[in-house]
Amino acid sequence: MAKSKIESFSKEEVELADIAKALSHPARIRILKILYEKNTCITGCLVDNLPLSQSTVSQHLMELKRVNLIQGEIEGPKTCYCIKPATMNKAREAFSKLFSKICNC
Amino acid sequence: MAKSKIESFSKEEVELADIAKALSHPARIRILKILYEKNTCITGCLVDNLPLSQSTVSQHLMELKRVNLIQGEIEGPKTCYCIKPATMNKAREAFSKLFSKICNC
DNA sequence: GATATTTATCGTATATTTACGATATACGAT
DNA sequence: ATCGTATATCGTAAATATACGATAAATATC
Repeated sequence: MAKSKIESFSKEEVELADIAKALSHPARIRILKILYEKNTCITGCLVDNLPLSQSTVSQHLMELKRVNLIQGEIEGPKTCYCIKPATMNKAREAFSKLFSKICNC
Repeated sequence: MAKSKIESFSKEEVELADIAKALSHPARIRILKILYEKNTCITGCLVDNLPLSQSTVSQHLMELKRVNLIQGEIEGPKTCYCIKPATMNKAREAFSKLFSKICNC
């Protein structure tokens, strides 16, 4: 979208939409679940648990890293990924706030 | 080496990712907020409240309708949209469940 | 019947996403 | 130094998303 248009939405709306985008692929949801269960995980471990190629998994990791839901630490030739609890909590609260605004169930 | 990559994604993961996709644009988040505030709204009213053309707003409405978060009822030449509370509640619970699985904050 | 209004759909252009294989780089081990 | 492992990045192709104007269909109104 044109920049002038995107600016007419609130920062809150744009940021929440961005987090939703990061969650909009089953592979990325699965990655987050695995990282939470295992606490930390190297790329290869994630590749083994996903029906996707190594390069594609790496792309999904980049997308999650882009919105700060995960972080990766280089350990020798490997990269060890884990969830960033602070950002995850922010995301949780943002969705909670959204649903409180659009849902009266 | 090992683990078969044939393993696929669960229905739950695919459906949640799909809802997240529907929420992944600020215009669609704004639409949901407006519909909740106003209870119901015709297309033209939404167009007036968004920095987008009528055809683009209509496309966003179709995306929200696709995942059943809203419904539209034709009233003469107008279409009156409203939130579908049942689906919205499902979505809320699905996100809540996800975050309980990937977040310990 | 003619005209204006409303809105979904068509056509289209551009951007982004998704996927994969190949490659480059970095490191550990031999 | 060489070899194997791990992984990000490059190149690329196909699909999807986003945006708009134009148009068609339906319905009110005159």
